[in-house]
Amino acid sequence: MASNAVFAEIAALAGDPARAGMLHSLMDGRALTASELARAGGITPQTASGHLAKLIAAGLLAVDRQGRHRYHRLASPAVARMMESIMAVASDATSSRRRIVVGPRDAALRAARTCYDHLAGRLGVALADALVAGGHMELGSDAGLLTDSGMALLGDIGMDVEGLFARRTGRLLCRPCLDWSERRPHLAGTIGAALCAHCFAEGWIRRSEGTRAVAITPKGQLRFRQAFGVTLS
Amino acid sequence: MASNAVFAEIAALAGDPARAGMLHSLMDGRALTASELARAGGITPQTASGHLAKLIAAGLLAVDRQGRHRYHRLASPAVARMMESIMAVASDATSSRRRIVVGPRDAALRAARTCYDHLAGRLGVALADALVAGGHMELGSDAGLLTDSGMALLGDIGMDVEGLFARRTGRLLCRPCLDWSERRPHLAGTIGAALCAHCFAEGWIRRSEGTRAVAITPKGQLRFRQAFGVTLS
DNA sequence: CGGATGCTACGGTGCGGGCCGAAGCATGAG
DNA sequence: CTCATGCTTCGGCCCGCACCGTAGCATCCG
Repeated sequence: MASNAVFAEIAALAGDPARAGMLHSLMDGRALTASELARAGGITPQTASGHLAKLIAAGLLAVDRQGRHRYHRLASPAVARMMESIMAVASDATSSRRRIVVGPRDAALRAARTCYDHLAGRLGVALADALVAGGHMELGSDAGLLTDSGMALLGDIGMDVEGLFARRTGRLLCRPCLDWSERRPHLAGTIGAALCAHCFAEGWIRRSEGTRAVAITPKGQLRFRQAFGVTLS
Repeated sequence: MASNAVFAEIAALAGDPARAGMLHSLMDGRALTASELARAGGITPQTASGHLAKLIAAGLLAVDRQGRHRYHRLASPAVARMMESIMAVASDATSSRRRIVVGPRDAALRAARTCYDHLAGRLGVALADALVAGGHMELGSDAGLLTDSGMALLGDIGMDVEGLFARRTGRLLCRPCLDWSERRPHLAGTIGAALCAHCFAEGWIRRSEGTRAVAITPKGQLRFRQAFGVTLS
């Protein structure tokens, strides 16, 4: 069966440490240059170039050329979901084998980070928990449902909830995403992405340079507590 | 970052053609012996033994020993989801590159097959479409919702819908799963799995030997048409 | 128009790992 | 007990590919 070979090819592409590092650094949804990706993978630019060519040929990455730079990004949300699902399995594996060593960089990532287009880490999990605890959302293992009070809450903080629901055929755009650090679900899907974008737009969180970690601003501290009852150190 | 290495290790395990073949043959949720998996991977038993040891050590497979046989199965639904998501990406890749060659075996798989624990292929997609068209279900890109009429319909065909909803905390156990052959969503999640199990229990479908393809029985033809308005050649 | 920068193409090296044959343990059958 | 079956371990072969150094194109700057 030919589909089997293609499957193995895709998985093998993600299975090289250097390429995995590059793909990881693209998980925040931004586009990076080949040099930046080389650093992310811990390899020289010429080696990275070869890897990138393969990833593009396989349809995992898309590229925008601007002048002498080439900005690479994940080709589709499907690729990001694949990465997430592999991370979930990897997380299962490590925790059952041995306690993993966590560095200082990991600490920031565990506190709050972006997961492709939505929020993850303790912040992401805390927000999801708060929404569920307040009766604003129901979250199963495979899907989530925003209640009327949840729609009202998101509207109160300034999100265009109606617009989100009007866009697609299905009414539910809310999906749990298993957090690899907290091992609990956080909020993904279109609503998760919109909430994340809103937090950036309102200045509640800010990207840290060169990492997927995000910092919570003082304003964010205040608003997360007011709106969701969430307090993070 | 250590998590990166673990990620690459998991992906690399899935990225070997022989191992990919073995994992694929386990996607119907059944447990197979080492010899059967060796055939599935197109390798000798001693080579398969090494591969299986790695897959078990990494937490991708679980094993039940019965007498002199060892039955291997996917360790968790998370592994099956990882496989599905890689297949989705692989499907994207091939279709954008070149029309794939389809063999006669593929034809049966495309008509109707199991996808870990639920139905896929034309049958799976047709059922999902029928449920949506009849107003029994709403299906977005990330989640699905069963309507009241949908619950009634499933109850009518003899499923214990109440029991499903009582089991978990979240109320929605309905999830779309992108079909790699039809490139359209079909019904997964707990409800998808229960519907599939019900179809087997009632004798509407039957497993074909040595493949994930399923055959629709004459009784199934009749009932699928009566209950869902679905007719398949 | 040079010179710097970002990226790619090519050639050669070295290591990891997939593969099988042969042999060694278990379990079950006769 | 003896043989057959299912699975694993060991040893050696060899292919594939990740890697880098060098060199060749593009693009922007002064």
